[in-house]
Amino acid sequence: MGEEPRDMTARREGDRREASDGTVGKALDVLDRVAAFGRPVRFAELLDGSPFPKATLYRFLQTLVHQGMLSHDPGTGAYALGVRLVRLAHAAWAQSSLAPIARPHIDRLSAAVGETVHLAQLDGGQVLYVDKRNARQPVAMFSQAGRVGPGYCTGVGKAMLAHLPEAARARAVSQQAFHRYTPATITDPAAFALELEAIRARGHAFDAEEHEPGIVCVAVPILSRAGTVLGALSVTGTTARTSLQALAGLVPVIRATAADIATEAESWRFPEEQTQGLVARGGAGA
Amino acid sequence: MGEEPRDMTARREGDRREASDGTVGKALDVLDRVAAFGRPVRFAELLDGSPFPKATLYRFLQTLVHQGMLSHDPGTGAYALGVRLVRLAHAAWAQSSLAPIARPHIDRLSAAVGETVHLAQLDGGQVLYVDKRNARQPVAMFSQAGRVGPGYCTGVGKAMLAHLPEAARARAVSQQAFHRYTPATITDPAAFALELEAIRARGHAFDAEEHEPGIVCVAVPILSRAGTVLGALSVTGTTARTSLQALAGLVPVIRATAADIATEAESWRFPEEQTQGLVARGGAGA
DNA sequence: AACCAAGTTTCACATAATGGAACCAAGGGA
DNA sequence: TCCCTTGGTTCCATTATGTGAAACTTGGTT
Repeated sequence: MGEEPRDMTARREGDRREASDGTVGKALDVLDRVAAFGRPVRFAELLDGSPFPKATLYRFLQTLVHQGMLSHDPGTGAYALGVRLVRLAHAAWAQSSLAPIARPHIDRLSAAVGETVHLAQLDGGQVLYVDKRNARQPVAMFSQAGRVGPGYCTGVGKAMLAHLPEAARARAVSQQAFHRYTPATITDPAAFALELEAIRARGHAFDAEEHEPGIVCVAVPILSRAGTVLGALSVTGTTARTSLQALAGLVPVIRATAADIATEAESWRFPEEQTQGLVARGGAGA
Repeated sequence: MGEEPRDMTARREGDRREASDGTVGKALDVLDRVAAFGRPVRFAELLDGSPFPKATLYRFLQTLVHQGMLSHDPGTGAYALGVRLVRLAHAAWAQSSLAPIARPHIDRLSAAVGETVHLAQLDGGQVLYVDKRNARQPVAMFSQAGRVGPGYCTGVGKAMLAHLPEAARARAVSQQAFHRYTPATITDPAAFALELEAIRARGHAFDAEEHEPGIVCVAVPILSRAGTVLGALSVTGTTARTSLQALAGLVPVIRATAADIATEAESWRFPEEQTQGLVARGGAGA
């Protein structure tokens, strides 16, 4: 897999919810730290770079292991994420995301366009991919269900940000890292604001190799009737096989799919969910 | 000091490790409760059936929402699992399970046999499915991964239990519910012990419509060189299309796949992981 | 044997969790 | 209209819990 853009984007100030509230927050922070390593990790490694003293960290790890959120190999002394998480995740995926509703629609879309399709939701200014359908020849690229990506240089990210209400958009934009992944990456907030305007006007967003060279995509937001952003849908291709012009031609069918998903999501008990992703963590406001 | 004292609270639990330790444990218990509903749930619903007083539960929910583990819709007042879980889950799936390593092998096996393939691991006596390949339909990550099933009446469950070391097996067996799903379900612990012996002797397990009528499967364990149980692999079919005899013929290829997975898992830094699922929670054990 | 690093346990102390009760909406009868 | 109930949120004195420096144990090295 790629490098670690994750840290750049995820570690933005003003969003640090970790050690803010109580013991639980701290414990979850420890969990995140283990997750960040992406591999089984030993006590000492975890210790430096952690804001907790030895004994405290140790107790947290014990608790988390005992709770099944982490597993601990007595042999090597390594801590890894536990299976309880996988179980919880299944429930989370099934209940708090568009994925289960969208699944058949995405299948159909994927079959129709013959390219990779992504379903994403917004998570604190970042893009969370909740489902993906591969084209016949799978392209090696950065994305999978559960993965997070930057909001400012992906099609789905821009499509969602553009359709956020003023206040939420401002907050989300302020959380962007604006790291230059490729020469085409937009790194200037002012230019980004214009780009969002344009996207909102035309109703869909492009990613012109802004995140990965050779990868382009077109994305449309999934909007509730009230106009709140539920998620976004994108079709991706490589410059070798397709072009932005060709992708633009797919907008009608993608938009139709998005509309179908939105309708179904609303009709079948799905309140306003999405903006909550932001409200939930922002904490700042009223 | 041995391991006698601490387990006063932990030893009894077959599956419920909840409020045993501290604030963190309680908070995670709340998380589980929300997950158990499988749908957005309101405060009052959560309140009854919860061991916590109103104010306490309220504070927990607030904390979890603030941490992004839950989301809260101010409109309907409903709590749902948060996106942070999906993110953590992705990491968990990728690092603490065999799935990523096994994926290409499963693809190949699935293509070869043309039937549904399951990859499972053990989680406290229960079966946790971490990946699945449907003969026709392509990938679906969290949709199926994360499901749990009984250990005593599934092929993968029996295959894994049979190859556990004495102590762990005894503990795991004592955790089985032995509910009669079908006429063929084994509900007698003594008979089950014999069945496990037979499975261990022959190296693979069958599920002869013990869990669902009309569904049969054959499963083999994935064992490390040292003999510890890493997981299990199964091929499933319907009585309408296949038979146990036919499935038995697939054992060599399944076993070869299991061996490949085990080898790769071991060679690429993957210690003894699996037994830990049990050790992690049981605590006891010599 | 003496040393060192990684991991684990102790214990006096202070922070953070607790939960009964008060409080604040909204319906919704009468 | 007013009163009353139900669902949700906030207070605050009490006390359980978490905290972390330091001591200790284990296992490996020189």
